[in-house]
Amino acid sequence: MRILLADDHDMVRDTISAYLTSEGGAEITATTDLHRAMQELEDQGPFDLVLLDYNMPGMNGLDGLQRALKANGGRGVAILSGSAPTRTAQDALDAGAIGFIPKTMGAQSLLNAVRFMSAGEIYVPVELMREEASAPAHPLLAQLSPREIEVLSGLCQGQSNKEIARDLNLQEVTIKLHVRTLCRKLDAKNRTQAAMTAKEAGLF
Amino acid sequence: MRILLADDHDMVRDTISAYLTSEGGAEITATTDLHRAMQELEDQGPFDLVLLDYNMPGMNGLDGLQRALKANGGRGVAILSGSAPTRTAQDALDAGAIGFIPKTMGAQSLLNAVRFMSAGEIYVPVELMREEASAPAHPLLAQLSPREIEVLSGLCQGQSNKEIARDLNLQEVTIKLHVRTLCRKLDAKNRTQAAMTAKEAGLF
DNA sequence: ACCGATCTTATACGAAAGTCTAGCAGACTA
DNA sequence: TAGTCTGCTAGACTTTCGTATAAGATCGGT
Repeated sequence: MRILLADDHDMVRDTISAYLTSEGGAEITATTDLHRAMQELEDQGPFDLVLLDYNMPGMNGLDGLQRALKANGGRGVAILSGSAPTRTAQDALDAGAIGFIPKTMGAQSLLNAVRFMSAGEIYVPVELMREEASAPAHPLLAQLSPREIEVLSGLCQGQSNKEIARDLNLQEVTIKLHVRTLCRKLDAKNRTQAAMTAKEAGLF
Repeated sequence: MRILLADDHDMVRDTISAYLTSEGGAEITATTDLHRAMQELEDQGPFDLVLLDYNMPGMNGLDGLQRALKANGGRGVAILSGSAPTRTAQDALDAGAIGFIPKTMGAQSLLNAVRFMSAGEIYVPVELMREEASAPAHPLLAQLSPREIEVLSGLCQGQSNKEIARDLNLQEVTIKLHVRTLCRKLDAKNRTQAAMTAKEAGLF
C-alpha cells in the first residue's frame, strides 16, 4: 500500500506516517507542500492513495486537488482538513476526491479509511453525512436564521451589501438589517468584526 | 513521564499519543477539550507536563492556560498550536506557559521538547526566537510597511478608521490612505476582505 | 544635494454602511 | 378569531468609508 502524504505540519505528518507505517504496514512518502507532492507524483509514478492537507502552501482551495488528480493517473486523491466545514467536503467530492478526512477523526478510523480508499472505494465519515442533514455543525450557527447565515457567508467573502442583495434576490436595505442583527448576535461592532468572528469560529 | 494531552483533533491526539508512548516511553492521558482536561487534572493529580491545543473548545485564548496552570500544582503547562503567530507564543510564555510547540515542528523534536519540559525546563523552538528578530514571519508582511501592519492589525480587530487613528495618534484621513494601499497590496476590494485575507494568512 | 520611498495632512465628493421607524406574513397560543 | 411573537421587508436619514488630488516632512542611499 503506497501512500503519498502532504501536510505542512511536520508533527502531524511525522506521527501519521509513523502510525500508518507501524500499524497499517503502509509505505509512506511524506512531503510538506503541494509543489513537492507534485514532484513526487512525477518521479514515483502513481500512488495507491494521495492524502492532501486542505490548508497547505500551494493548495489554493480545491485547485491543488484537481492537479493531483490529473497527476496520479486515475488513482484516488483524498483531502485532509483540520477545520471541517461540511460544504468543503461536498465540494471536494464533487471535484473528484476519493474521500474527505477531518482531523477530528481517530487514528484507527483513519487507517480503515485509508485501506478503503487505497482499494478504490469512496470514503466519507458518517458524522459528516449526518451533520449535513441534522446537526447544527457549530453552536454559533444554531442561533442564526438561514437568511442570516447566507448573509454572513457574503460578509466573509468581503461582499458589499449590494452584491449580497443581488446574489440573494433581495433589496439592499434588507441586507443591512440582517447585518445589524448579525452584529448583535455575534457581539460585533460592524461587519468586519462579525466576519472575523465567524472566521475564527471556523465557519466558511 | 506522565503527560496530559488535550486536542480536539482525534487524529492528531491519537497519533501523537502513540508516538510519545512507543518512542518516548511516556504515559499519556488524552482528552478532547479543556473541560475534560481540567477534570483529569483534578482526578489524576498533577502531571509532569500538560499539553494544550490553542484552538480547542473551552480554551478562550490563553484563559484556559491560566486555569490549567493553577490546577497542575506548579508543574509545567505548554501550548500546542497549528498556526503559530510569534505574538501568541510570547503571550503564552508571559502568561506562565513552560513552552510553546508549533505543529510545524517534527515528531522527534517534539519528543525532545516534551522531555525538556517534563524536567521543568522552558522550551521554545529556535525558529520562533529567530523569527522574532529577523525573518518576516510571513511573505505577506514583507511587502507591507510598519505603519501598514499596525493599521492592518486594527482592521482585523474590526476597528473603525477613527479608532485606529486615535490609537496611533494620527488623523483619520491618514488611516484611510493606509487602508487603501493595504487593499491594493492584499488584492482586496474593501477593509473586510483585507482583514479576511490577513486572517487566512495566519497573521494576527 | 538630489532622488525616491514612506509617512503625513488637507479638502472634497460619491458610495456604502449603519440606524430608525414601520408594515407585512407565517406560526403558535389562547 | 384575535393576539402575539418572530422573521423578513421597506423607505428615509446620518455616519462612515473609499477615492481623488495636492502637498509638506522625513529618511536613506546613488
